[in-house]
Amino acid sequence: MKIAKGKGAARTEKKEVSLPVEDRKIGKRKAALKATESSKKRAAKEKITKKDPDKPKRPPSSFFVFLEEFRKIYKQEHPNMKAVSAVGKAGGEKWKSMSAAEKAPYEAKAAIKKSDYGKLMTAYSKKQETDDGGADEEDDYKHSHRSKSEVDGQDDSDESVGEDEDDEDDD
DNA sequence: CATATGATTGTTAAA
DNA sequence: TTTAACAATCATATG
Repeated sequence: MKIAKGKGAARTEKKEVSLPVEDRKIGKRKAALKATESSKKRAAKEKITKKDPDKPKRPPSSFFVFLEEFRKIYKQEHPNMKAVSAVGKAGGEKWKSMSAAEKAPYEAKAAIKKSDYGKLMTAYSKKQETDDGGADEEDDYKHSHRSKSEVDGQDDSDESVGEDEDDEDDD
């Protein structure tokens, strides 16, 4: 019986007066974003880490999870497609075309990711709490971009000692 | 050479 | 409650 919810709802229940989000094209999806902010963030973060060494990134939403797979498929059908926006658009369209049941598996995965995120967040928070002084590393590789193959020669100097594979299974 | 951009939707944190 | 911004991708484009 929840009849009188009373004050709880009753605000947006009738008119969707406020619905400024995604006006129509969302322009850029944000009102006025500095543009570079988003991309820069990621790249900058890599080095800005100073403050947040292991800041857990937001877990991919069901849509992204689906997109990950979609992208792979899309590329197979469109190996020549080079625009990322193309996949995004196609994926978005398809995503909306999918039924909740199909999104279920993706949502499930997203749920797990979120779970992990919560965990990471806790750990991350803890780190912040324990203010470990002195952790100032000077990595001034501002322009020293480590491309994928930064490992040049590394002939065989037996340095690899051993890898321990810890299989942790925690339910 | 390094960084920005584009396009999608969902989720999350803050006001 | 509602707003605002970010999450991945990757070839292209610009400084």
